[in-house]
Amino acid sequence: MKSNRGGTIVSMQLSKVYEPSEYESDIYALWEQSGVFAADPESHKERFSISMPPPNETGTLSLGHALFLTLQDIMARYQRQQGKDVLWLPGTDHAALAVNAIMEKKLSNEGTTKHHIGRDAFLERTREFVGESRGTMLGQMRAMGASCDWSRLRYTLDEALNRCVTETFVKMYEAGVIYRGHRIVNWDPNLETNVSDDEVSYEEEQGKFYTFRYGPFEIGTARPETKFGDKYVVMHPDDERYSQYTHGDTLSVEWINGPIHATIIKDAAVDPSFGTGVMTITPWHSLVDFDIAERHGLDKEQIIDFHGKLLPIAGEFAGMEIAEARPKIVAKLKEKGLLVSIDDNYVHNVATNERGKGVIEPQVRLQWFVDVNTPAVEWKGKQRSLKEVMQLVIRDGDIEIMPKRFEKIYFHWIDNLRDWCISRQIWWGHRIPAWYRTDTDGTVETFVGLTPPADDESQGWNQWEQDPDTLDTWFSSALWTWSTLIDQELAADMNIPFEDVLKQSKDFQTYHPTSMMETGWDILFFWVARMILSTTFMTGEVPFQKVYLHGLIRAEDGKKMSKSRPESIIDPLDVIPKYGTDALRMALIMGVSPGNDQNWGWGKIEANRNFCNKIWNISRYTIDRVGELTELTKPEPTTDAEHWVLSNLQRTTEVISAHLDAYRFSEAYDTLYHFVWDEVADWYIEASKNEKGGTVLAYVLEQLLKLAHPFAPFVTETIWQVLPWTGTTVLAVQPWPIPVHADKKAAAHFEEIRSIVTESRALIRDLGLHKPHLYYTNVPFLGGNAELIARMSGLAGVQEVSDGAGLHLVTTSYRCWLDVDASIAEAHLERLAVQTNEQQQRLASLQARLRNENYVNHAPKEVVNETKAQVAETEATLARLQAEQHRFAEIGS
RNA sequence: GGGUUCUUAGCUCAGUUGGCUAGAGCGCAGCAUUCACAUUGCUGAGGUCACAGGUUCGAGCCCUGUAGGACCCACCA
Repeated sequence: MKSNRGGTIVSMQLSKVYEPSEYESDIYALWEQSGVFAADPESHKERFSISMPPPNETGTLSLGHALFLTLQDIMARYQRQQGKDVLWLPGTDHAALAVNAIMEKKLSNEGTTKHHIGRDAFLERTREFVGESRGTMLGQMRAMGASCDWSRLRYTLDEALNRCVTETFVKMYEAGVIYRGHRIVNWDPNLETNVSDDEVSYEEEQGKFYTFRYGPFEIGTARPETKFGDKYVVMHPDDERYSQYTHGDTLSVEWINGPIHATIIKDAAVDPSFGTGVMTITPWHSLVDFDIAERHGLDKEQIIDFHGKLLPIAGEFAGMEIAEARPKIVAKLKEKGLLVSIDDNYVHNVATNERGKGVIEPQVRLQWFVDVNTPAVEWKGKQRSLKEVMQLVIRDGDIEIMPKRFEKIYFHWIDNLRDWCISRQIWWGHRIPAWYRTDTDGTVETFVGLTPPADDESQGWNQWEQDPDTLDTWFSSALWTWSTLIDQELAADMNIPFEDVLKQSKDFQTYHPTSMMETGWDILFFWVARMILSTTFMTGEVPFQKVYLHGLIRAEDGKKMSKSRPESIIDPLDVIPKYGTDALRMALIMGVSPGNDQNWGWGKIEANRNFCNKIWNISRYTIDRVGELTELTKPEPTTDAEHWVLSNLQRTTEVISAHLDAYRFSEAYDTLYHFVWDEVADWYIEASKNEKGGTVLAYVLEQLLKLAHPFAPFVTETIWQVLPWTGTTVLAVQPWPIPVHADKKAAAHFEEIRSIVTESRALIRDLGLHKPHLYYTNVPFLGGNAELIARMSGLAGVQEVSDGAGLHLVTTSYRCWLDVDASIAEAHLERLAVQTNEQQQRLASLQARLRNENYVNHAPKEVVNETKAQVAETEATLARLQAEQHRFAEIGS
């Protein structure tokens, strides 16, 4: 029994099957206690830093979280093993809108509302709720094996982060990048807040399209209830059908509630080919209409209130909900003879809020915006707009997005980017640092600053009031990479200017810009783009050097996992106890390429559980073999198998490293999997059973554990803790394997042995042989491996003789044969004929390639030489096949 | 309307800058049985890489087009 590192007790009597749940929590505790995940800014190592995308504190972690934790953990562990100082900074997000929606629902279930209980009580309850969620979620991150630095855990509502938010708002305001104005926003009447353009999703719906008579015109609409105030008729300036009308003409038309004084507007935004080419506009409730109204300085009038009810302008319909009012309005227009037609098959897009699923009603509101078009930022020596900076950092290569194709998508999004509406009418979040007061003459004064303005005591009636709104949750997340790195104590001292806080924050100076941002492509715009926007503005640095985007995990049937189909949702916490975290981690990266979605599959989970068990049993075998080995010295390979495995270990290490360096996780893992299973377990371990000693065996296991550690940290560390020679060390910080010398010739001999064994097995099976002998002539290296070959192939024996006859192997150039009787001749000849045919076809195609002068002249020399070697090899195989056919043709006849 | 992406074995998917006889997992067929592991081993079957052109000595990979699927952005009153 070896025990006790960090409380971990492990038995030498390892169970036959790896039981992850027996070890995982102890192993994680060992890591935490040993402090191996803590970054050290004082060290002189190369840095690797990565900010964890903070999960929303809304409850529990999903498979999507499991995926990003796995990918980031692989990077962090690999870089740590490369000897770098790694900072993986964890955190959580207050998720303003999402949490707010949950809380309002809770209150509603209790029969109350936030307005009833008041702002303070609401915030108190919310804090309680997210506190519980956070505890659960941090535990789940540990369960996934996340090797993050818990001493630097951050939260978007931390004091220091709050300061960053306020500082950013104020600096942007002072630079003229943030402004307050009346603009069309996406208003959600359910949640009673506006949301940004990105949070709106459109769903197709079949509806009615109405055409009404409006004076001399016919106008179309899907929303008659917005049309009460329509007094502008808009048409394209080049539309010849309406050339008799001039911009600014007025006319009187009969409309829903009586005559309207209408004005002609000519604007190119109108599509002459749609409908009649004429429309009336509702600037208060449509973005396009609003833009037209702005261009021509037209009046804007609100028709629908913020609860979704019609205002007094609707006359007899005032106070009605839209759904109720619409048919009544249409009926009235029909009665007045103004209804021309109704198209029942009109498909239009209905805007809904992704969070609350409420139908969005565009409204004009006085809100705060981030201006993305005004050149207000100094970037690389020039005044730029935020939009330009966002484009430049990618174009200049300051930030690389993987996979590359997302750069195009990113540019496309930026091209369409409008000002970002950042104020929200909810209570949970960062309150906007703006205060207002109304002067005696009725003008409103605005104050924006880090601290509240002082009230003028002499005017008790005239006090400052803070803006009741909070900021879009992405406004604070956008600061994540650096707001998490500033010194918490310095930031608490408001006397220290913010620039100095940044300058004096060791972590910020050491780890920013971060090396990597790993996240899902679905928040490229919400988050990644906003981080670039805010971080370049505030720090003059990019937030990260690389962006790796992973895909979504869908249900087994390829559809989205969705709350409406609870059975489709897989909870990582259901998977882990049964299959182990390592199996889950590897299933999530196996056969997956960046940016592509993947389907959940229980098959992959099982395959990877089995893989963990394979590693486990290789270890059991090795431990059993080496006994109480207390020190592992440099391995000195003696047998062909040892040279072979060490040379393959070296090759595998190089390939895995190259893949991981290029963030090709799936390929790296695939390489590891096949080395461990197909090479170590199936060949080297088998070969070792014929050997004594075990230094190389122990060495190979040790290196294998290091290579597998980033992928399967728990099982590898568990084994490491059991190994008799590893002392009190922790695998998580062991250096990546370094090459050892292996003899190429000896390794090649073992390759020959593999050929001989494989062919013998196939022959025995195909020809129904029963424990034949293998004889050979003049193959020095076979002698030492005779027993091994016999055992692995199921042979009666392997012996050297001076000469003899039998069934000759054809995959090896060495002369060896099985003793057989004449009865198999026919079957053997048939088999040979098939093989000969294959080889002839191959030879023909290779020769044709070499006859092509263009190929020989144009292709790289190595490629041509390779072809020549293949020809020689194929010819040799063919010669053996033919000789064998000759011999057996005689026996057969 | 603009854009991205996918189509490779029965299923789910890899395939790095164009270059060995295109791979994996699962599934399938047959054989093996307690010697690290049945969460096992061995042997094998199975693919005109959606289709049609083009570039190239050479195309699953590059270009053009076609068909079908998925998604993103914009959004027409």
